[in-house]
Amino acid sequence: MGKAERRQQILTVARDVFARRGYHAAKIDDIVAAAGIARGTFYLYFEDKRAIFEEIVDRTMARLGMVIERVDVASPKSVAEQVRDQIRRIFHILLEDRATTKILLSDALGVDPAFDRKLQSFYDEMAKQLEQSLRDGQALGIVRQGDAHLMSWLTMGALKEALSQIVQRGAEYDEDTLVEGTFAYFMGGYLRVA
Amino acid sequence: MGKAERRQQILTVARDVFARRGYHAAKIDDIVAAAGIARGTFYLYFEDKRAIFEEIVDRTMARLGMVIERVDVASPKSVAEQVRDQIRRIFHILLEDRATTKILLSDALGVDPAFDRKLQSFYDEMAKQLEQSLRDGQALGIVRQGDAHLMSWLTMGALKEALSQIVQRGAEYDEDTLVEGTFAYFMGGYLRVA
DNA sequence: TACGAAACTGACACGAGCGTCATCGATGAG
DNA sequence: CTCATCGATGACGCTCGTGTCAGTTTCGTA
Repeated sequence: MGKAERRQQILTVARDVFARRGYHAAKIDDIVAAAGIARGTFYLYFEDKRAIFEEIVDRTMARLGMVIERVDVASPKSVAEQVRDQIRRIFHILLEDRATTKILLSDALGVDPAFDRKLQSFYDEMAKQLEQSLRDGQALGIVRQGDAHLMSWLTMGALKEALSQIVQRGAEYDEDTLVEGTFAYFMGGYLRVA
Repeated sequence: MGKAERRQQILTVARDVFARRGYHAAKIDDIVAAAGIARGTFYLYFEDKRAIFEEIVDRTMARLGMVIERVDVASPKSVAEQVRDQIRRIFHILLEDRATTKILLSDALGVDPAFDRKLQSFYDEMAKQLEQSLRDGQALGIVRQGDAHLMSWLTMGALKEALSQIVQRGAEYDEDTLVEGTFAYFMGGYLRVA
């Protein structure tokens, strides 16, 4: 097995171990046992546990970063369609590899202070983009007036929770239902009373 | 100092230590140092680290459980007013003691498998109540049709995230603004496009 | 087939943090 | 003043998981 494949193999089994046990409960021994290699071999490919975990999370953050696009009012696609697509892309990419998503959403917290900051920055970045989009929308009258900052966090939280639930309890949820349900929620909330 | 006060004192400083460092990074030595007691004394009052942590989280879960009420259609208060009050109560009780809220929302995950299940059950219980309220509302036409299960998780996620953000970065957010913003979000979403 | 390089191995030494317990000191009853 | 009780102490032993490294195997090349 070439160096690259071995490295990739370790990454893959480590991802599964982290997803199953969580960061702190996952031992290097669990990873090497699952990979069928000796303890020492692991350290030929990765600095330490923290390093391999970070690489796994980084990859997903990068992939996720790729699919986030600002809404473009000048686009031929309607704003609604763009928002719907955005939701679809996010769900799609995160449900593709559920193990890593589970790690990102529930194990990456509390690893260590530096990692917490990194994660926070990542979400901040997303929230900032969303907030700006909301402000743009407000200026154009296509987004309800109100605290855009709060709205962006509420939105992110809603998405994170839905994903967490699906991923944490291997629930099968049809992706289209999910996208439509979430879109409707963002569109119109749910209360119909004065 | 009497036994009860000592116990309470240890609980209080432990709460602060857990909130500052997170569960795994918090060492018994940090707690006893902060409390100004010897290592052995800690074990006179608590079984172990896990036990004191659990007690802290249990208390908050109990307090939170107290303020959750089913919406009553027959009540003289309007449904909207009841929902608004519910949101207000939740924010109020959780922003009263931010250290514990931070623990509940971000440190209680990944402590150990049993604890994760407990936390999950707690949120499940809340989500189930909310979901039932939504279904009742749908039957009465005061809640938009759609996947009530999904809606309940999206709603819980939105609340959790808003609280997380405030609590994690000691941000000062006016409680009324928060309640109104969140209520408006649940009422009407934010998009105003076809 | 022989040899050097590269990959792999796992026993080991080490440190961190935990829970214990023999002992200490303060308090108050007799 | 004496002794018993009880909370408090902190050094100690132990466990667990980590990262290392001297030695072994495999691989590619001549």
